[in-house]
Amino acid sequence: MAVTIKDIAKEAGVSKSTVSRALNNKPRIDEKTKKRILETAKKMNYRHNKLATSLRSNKSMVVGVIFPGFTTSHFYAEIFNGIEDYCVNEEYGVLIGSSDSDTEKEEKIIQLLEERKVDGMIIAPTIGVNIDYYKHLQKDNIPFVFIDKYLPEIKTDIIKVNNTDGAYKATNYLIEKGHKKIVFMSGPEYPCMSIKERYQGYKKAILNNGLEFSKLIKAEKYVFNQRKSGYEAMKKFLKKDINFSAILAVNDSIAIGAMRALREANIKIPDEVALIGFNDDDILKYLQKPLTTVKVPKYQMGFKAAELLISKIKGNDINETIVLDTDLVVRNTS
Amino acid sequence: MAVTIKDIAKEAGVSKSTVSRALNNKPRIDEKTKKRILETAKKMNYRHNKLATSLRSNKSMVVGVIFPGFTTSHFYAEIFNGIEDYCVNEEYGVLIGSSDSDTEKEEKIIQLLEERKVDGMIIAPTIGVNIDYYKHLQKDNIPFVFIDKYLPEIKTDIIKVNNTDGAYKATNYLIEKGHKKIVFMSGPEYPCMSIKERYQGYKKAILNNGLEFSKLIKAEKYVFNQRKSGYEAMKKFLKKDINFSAILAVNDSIAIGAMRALREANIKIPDEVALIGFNDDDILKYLQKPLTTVKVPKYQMGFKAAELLISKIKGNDINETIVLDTDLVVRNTS
DNA sequence: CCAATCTGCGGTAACGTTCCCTCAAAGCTC
DNA sequence: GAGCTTTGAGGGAACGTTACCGCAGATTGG
Repeated sequence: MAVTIKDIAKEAGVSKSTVSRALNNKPRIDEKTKKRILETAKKMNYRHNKLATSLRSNKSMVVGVIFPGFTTSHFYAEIFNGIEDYCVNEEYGVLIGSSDSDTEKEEKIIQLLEERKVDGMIIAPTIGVNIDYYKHLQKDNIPFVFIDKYLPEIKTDIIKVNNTDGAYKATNYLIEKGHKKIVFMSGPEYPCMSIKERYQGYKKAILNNGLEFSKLIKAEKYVFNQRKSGYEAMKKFLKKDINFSAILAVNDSIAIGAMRALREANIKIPDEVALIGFNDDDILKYLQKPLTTVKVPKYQMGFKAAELLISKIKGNDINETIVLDTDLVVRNTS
Repeated sequence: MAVTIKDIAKEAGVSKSTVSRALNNKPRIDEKTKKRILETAKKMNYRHNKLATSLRSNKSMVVGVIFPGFTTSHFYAEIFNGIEDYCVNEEYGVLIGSSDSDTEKEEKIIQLLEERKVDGMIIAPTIGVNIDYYKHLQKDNIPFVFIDKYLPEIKTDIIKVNNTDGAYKATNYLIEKGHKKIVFMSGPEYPCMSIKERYQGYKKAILNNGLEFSKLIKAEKYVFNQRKSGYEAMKKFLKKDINFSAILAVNDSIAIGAMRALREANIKIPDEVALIGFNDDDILKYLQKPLTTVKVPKYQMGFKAAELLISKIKGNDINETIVLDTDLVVRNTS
């Protein structure tokens, strides 16, 4: 059906080997024959079949990406941008799967990617996933990099952000502003390392200043739409009539949800309650009260992860944890 | 290196063919041998190599997706969700590329996907792209489906939304509310069919009611961040001191940008100016003034596109344009 | 000037599957 | 029980590449 190097070879009157040499810019070929071959290839509308190359050379030139999903916020979308930019530049394709933070889906996607022989993976893993899958990947020598989240049991490269420090800075800032009752808001969510770390940073600042770390609004179930869950958790929390003057939310989406609940309860931000988010979603600037937040270098995380992974694919036996810094961005809610 | 069916065959004392039959649930094999083979496969930690299968059977079980990008809004992210859900269920992988609405990038991605022998593609094409690439796909018998956007020159299946009707409904609603000076806001953006259609719907409603279709804020250049461009276009527009009482924005992101500019200019929404967006991004509900908009069934678009594409891959020679309906969602800005 | 190296190219075996053909043995029909 | 179909299995080609080996002829060096 499709035209192959064999067809070109016949047309140009040379052997397959020579055609391959011409197409792949290899040495040991006369410039003139090379030119002639490339021309006939173009004329015959030849398309390289990378499947065959992959099979032979044991390199698919595809990396797999597993994310919880793209819809809850721009967070992973921006990380993905960074990954894609680096990969496309290096001629890698990107095969993607959303886990929806569902361990079974994640396991299924790992298998799908492995069967398609991706050269490596970038993963934001879900806590609770069967770590045997990751151990298998290691045994099968398929490099992978964790991004944003990670599994403590699995030793591999990690690209993350200094969550503890970010939350510490934000909390300290609130304390300096005179707040005594600061609530950490985690919203209904599945467990993950980032949340834990952010909570630790918050707690550290609170304890350093001799304050009480106030009750956090805790997950009762696992929810996709974080804005909605933040909204509902805050509504519930307000009914309890607890005294507080500031909130540090674990991410922007939850903060936006909380903001809506506070607004509907006629609580003035920041006069009555200060609010700080996390991640610095682009949308924050467009809110009526632009949200104070902790900025996370999302694009860079993705870019660096891809860089690291492809370096590993190329044989560099690195094993490191890259921790990127955060910045407190003060806007109008604090 | 990795264990192959040959290894299993040796271990189980059968031939490669028999192993293949066992693994693929094919007939003409004894239940007992099948069971034995499956067990040894599991024991040996066998991983199917789909690359080899693809090469042999000429089916990669991968579909390619080309979108402008994921970051400007949730629009494509939600479409992608629909695509992925359908594809994963049908055992297809999803290879993705962002064009950033850059024709050269789009052409590069088409080639990348074609070389990886995807079985089909779902594309939101960029106007101005060299249509030869698409003609080649057709000549090479690689099915593809346009989604959201399309190229009039290329005859293929299209999944879209009734943009004209949506804009018509929104404009009519504004007219019924008594608005006489309604501005259509397209924001700085590259040309695309959806925008044209939405503008036509707007114009039709205006003309039907004997009004003047007021100047639209026009693109001066091509911009990634639509919120930002909407914001800046509106700031510029306000300086011109033109009389208007309502705006129909071509999408929610631009509307959100415009909203910010109006707010900063102390113009009350909806009292002084009514504002309607398009698409119904989830974020709208969380704005201080939840935005009136035209709801687009994004997830369904993606799901249907995948369904259609895979049906074509399986040999059904369909050629249709599916037009999904929109709904006007009235909130607090109109 | 003869051995050693280099250049340009061809032939063929992989890579891991599936598909097609063959073939013996068993089961069926009348 | 002779002819037919069905079942279970093996052998090898093929998918489109690349890797490796070989081999003339040209070039180099002491």
